Amino acid sequence: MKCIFCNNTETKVVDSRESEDLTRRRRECLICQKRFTTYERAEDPQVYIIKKDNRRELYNRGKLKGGILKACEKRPISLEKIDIGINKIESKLRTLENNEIQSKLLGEEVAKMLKQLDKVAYIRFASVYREFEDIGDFKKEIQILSKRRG
Amino acid sequence: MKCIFCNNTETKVVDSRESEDLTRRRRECLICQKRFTTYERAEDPQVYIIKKDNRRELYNRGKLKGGILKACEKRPISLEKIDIGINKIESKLRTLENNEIQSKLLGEEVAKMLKQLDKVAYIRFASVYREFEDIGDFKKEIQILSKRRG
DNA sequence: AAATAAGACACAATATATTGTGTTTACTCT
DNA sequence: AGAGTAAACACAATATATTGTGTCTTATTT
Repeated sequence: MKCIFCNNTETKVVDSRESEDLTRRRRECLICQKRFTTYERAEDPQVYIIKKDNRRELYNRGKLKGGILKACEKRPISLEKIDIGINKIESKLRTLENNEIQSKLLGEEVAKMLKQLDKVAYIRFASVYREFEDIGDFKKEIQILSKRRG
Repeated sequence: MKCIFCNNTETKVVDSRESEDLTRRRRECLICQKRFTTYERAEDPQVYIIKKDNRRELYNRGKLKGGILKACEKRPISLEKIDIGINKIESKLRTLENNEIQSKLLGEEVAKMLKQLDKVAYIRFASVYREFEDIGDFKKEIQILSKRRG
């Protein structure tokens, strides 16, 4: 693993910790001795996302996570819970027979997941991917949520 | 590392290959015996990208790479070259003093990098991030390129 | 300001990954 | 169709990573 500071190719592991779905390693360059962090994780599901305009784009965890994090900004949701949620979604993606999914359907999956975690994040996310047309849509959605759990 | 198929937590490495900036491992689940691939790579530079509307968003390699790959579609550019290019950009990002950069500047860096790799990809990329206003902009850019190298 | 959570660091005992070599398969560009 | 590239698979000899335990620091949230 190349050192991110001096580009030397030899580094050693000084610590490694494994969690649910990833392994974090702390590495040290054998030359400059600076340290940096690496992550090992399963490769993304090889699935095409079919956009509204029918363009196909490879699924990208980072991109999906970015959108989710935006919806979760300042909300009391741990990164771990979000990662576990994304893992569940990816499990579903891996079972798709034709290796493709409409972005709308993927959005619904994310929304479903967020609904379990945090209502505010859910609403924020839904407002973007469903393209709520006006504030009325928010109100409707909020009412639905309010009825269900106080 | 959790098995992506059966969720079992014990897996073993059956092969591992290291290249420039990442390590690919082939793992096998100790329970279901299915195999899957993992990648280890350095963590993304912790840098905020400042968008046109002044919103800040954490840098995300996957997202950046997605845009670059789109510009490189069907062009004779190896994934390796692209990764090396992104690595160079990330090196610069890691040296930023305030840990933030205007998305426009990041775009310029990418454009500069693509220009070295492939003129067509360069033009495609530039046309998106610079928001070329009409076909005239393309022509201008193409002329600049033509003069330089036949 | 206090509490909590996450990451960084150290160390020691043990288990597991790495790497060369070579073959096969799948895919993409010409 | 052919060339070229990347990934998957196997095996054997060797080197390196893992994991518990505990401490310290930094950032975040109330």
